[in-house]
Amino acid sequence: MAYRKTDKVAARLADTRRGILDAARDLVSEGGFAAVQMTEVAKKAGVATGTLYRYFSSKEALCRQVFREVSAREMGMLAEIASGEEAASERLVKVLRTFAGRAVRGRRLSYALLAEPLDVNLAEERSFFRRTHAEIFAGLLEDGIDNGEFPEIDVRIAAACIAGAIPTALIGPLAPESHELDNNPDRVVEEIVKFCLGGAGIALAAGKSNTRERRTTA
Amino acid sequence: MAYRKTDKVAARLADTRRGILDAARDLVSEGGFAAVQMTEVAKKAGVATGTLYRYFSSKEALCRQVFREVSAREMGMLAEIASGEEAASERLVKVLRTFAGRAVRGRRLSYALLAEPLDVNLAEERSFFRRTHAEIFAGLLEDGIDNGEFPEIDVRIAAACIAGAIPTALIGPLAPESHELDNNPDRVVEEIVKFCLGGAGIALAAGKSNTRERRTTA
DNA sequence: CATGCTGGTGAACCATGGTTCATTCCTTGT
DNA sequence: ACAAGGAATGAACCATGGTTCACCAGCATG
Repeated sequence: MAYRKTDKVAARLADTRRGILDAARDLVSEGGFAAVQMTEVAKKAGVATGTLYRYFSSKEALCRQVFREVSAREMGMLAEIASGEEAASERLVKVLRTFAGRAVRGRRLSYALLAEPLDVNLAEERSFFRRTHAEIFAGLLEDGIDNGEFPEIDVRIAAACIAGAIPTALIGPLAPESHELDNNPDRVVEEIVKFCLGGAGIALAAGKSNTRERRTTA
Repeated sequence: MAYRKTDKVAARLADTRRGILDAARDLVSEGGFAAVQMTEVAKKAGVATGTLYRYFSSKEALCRQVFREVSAREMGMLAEIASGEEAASERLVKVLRTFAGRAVRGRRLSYALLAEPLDVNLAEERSFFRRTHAEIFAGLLEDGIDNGEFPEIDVRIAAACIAGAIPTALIGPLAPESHELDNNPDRVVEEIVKFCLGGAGIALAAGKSNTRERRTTA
């Protein structure tokens, strides 16, 4: 025996892996998953194409991992807000604002996660992502219904509507011209939030600090 | 000169063209645009692959045409309702119901039109389709606002929300289990319509007869 | 029916882009 | 230093599927 993986090597391997994932993620946020080509990833990561296959069994596996990492961050953020202690309406508004606000600010990446045409393997991953979103919305709605803040509605359907309305209005083909989004993203976000609340039967409830462009951190 | 197209030939050509389009449309409604392969289209239409190129300059051109024909029918239907004489709220409800109802019944085809991952060329076509939808919604909302039926809102954003909410709730990855859609599509449609109206700030106007709802847990 | 065309054919062609693998480069333990 | 691996390489390979093109078939004219 003349070789055993040492810590230093393990670290280097981990670095390379990270580098590959980062390169792929960068490509996604520049040009969507369509721009992820193995040769490009390799070039960007500074390795040979063959090397990619020492770390990921296929392009699909690599893309899945990228999708997961990126979407996990988004979902974690929303889940945290949703699990807070405030009133359901308060949390709901915050979640909607955060979701919409982040989407409008990181449009390219959000587009990739939410709307970009991609093939079935990745669509699966997206499906999970969206479902989780919807579950967060549904949970909040249910909370609000349980304690009488909201009227009774079918939370699953309402949640699906919300999960569809936001991306479409913000980053889909129907999104307002981008210059408007750039000039006054907060107004657009508020308008969308209002729509979603109204749809859920919440009459601009808890009209808290809804006054002026209050921005949720991006 | 020894040849000029005669009527009989012209008719045959038109038939072949139709046959090709029909074959392609059938493939779409079976397996989406992803299932449209030139060899398959040719087989189904009973012609050789080369023949396809005598009628359409490329696969893209063929798919565009199919997309247009199918979507034109849908849009025409909605546009007709929207241009009626009734109150705006009445027309809006009808349009929403028609849109949602048709989508839930012809789910495969609607999915292809509204949500299937497809490449950029066709996405353009879809973009037009969706935009037209949104314009119909926006027009109705505006009508209602102008004559005081509805509150003042940003009709463009609301329209985009509607256009996103319906497909997502019905046929996207967030759609309720299909058995529920199959069992009680009307209930689901009504729930979605309710959401959209609420989002637009319309308090269940012109409510047809939809008193009993039940909350289903996620 | 001969001629001149157009319509039709489908196997070959080609572009794209993911994947492989023989080879080379490094790292480790003796 | 050197042998014995593992790690990295990247050009070749291959699969997919759209497109072409040399050739054949059939219809319209004189």
